[in-house]
Amino acid sequence: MGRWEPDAAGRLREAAMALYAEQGFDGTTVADIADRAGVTARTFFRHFVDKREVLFAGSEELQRRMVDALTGAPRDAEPMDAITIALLAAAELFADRRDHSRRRQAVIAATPELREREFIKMASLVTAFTEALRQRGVEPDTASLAAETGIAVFRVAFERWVTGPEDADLADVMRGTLADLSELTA
Amino acid sequence: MGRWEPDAAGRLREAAMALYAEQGFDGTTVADIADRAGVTARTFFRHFVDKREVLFAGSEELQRRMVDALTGAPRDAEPMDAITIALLAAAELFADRRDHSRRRQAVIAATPELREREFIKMASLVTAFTEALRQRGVEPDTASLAAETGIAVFRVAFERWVTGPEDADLADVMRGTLADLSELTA
DNA sequence: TACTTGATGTCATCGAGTGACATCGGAGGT
DNA sequence: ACCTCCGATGTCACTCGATGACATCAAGTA
Repeated sequence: MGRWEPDAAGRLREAAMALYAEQGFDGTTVADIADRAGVTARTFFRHFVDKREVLFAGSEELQRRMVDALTGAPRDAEPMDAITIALLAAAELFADRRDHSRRRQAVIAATPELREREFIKMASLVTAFTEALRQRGVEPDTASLAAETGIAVFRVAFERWVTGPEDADLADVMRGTLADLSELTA
Repeated sequence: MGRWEPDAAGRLREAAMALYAEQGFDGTTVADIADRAGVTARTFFRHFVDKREVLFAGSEELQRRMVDALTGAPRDAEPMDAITIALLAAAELFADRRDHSRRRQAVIAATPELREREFIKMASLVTAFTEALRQRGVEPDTASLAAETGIAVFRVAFERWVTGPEDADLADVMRGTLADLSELTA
């Protein structure tokens, strides 16, 4: 056993999530979070670059999986088909975490600063998608448009999922949203 | 003539834009901006809620015009047609400011914090579009998807315009991007 | 034992952002 | 012409987010 309790980052994440939900983001200081996690504020900033990032720890993982799925799609798949595969890969990651996702979304939705951070994560996904599509040989302009559109679908589907019926399957919602899109733009 | 030079907000906007371009966003303090504008830092925060907002002064105007255009679209226009009208209204606003738009975009693109702020402005547009579409009688789910897609097109088109040939017409680029979208999702 | 490593604590400091109060020129009323 | 109120700004003090420099100490290793 080390000199301190293990998994300080995990404790900080939980403390932050709880406090943001209880007192709001603005009403919570980094010192509050650190106290609850049993460390100092300085340690908080060694684990997370800022007060927002503590809620977005899993985002690299999500991006990596989606991009891998996109890259691994059949060579002859059309852009939007490859995007679909990536969206379904994301659905797997969230499938058994609907409750946690809901609570997290509630906190984020309530705080403009956190929404900003979420948007930039989405933008990072767009960039990664664009790049992956170009690697597949998709024309640059088409790639960025497909990427942007794909993330729009992701956002809408996710929103539908967390606000919809409890037993809904995220993958189904993704497919349904994609179908709505082609109808809309027909 | 008043006790102070008039249009402090305007001077602050210009000073901020110039300094962010010269020294970067992080390398510029609010005190720097205020000094150049001939006021105190406290005054900066009376005009802008934070250090980022100074670059987004015109965004309410943009949103108002686009929503008005969307609301004013013919009653029988399909959702994406109404969206198109709104995008063309935005194009008018930027038509003669391509150079300024380019410089501003360059600064924003170089700074994650500013990109975050830009994204939330776009999100605000999505919300406003969604609401306006629902007012037109569009089904809620369709409305949010159309809004999200419309803003995606706006973003892509704007990007194409500022990076493309100097004499390109933003309205044409918007139409072209929309055409690309329907082809993509066909 | 002695040395190294890594995670944390401590201390000092800068900059963003805010509340409270002071200042003073100008507009409008008398 | 005088007075009063108002609004934009200045001044001061303070909290909090964020970072650099240095100290500490348990555990692993030679």
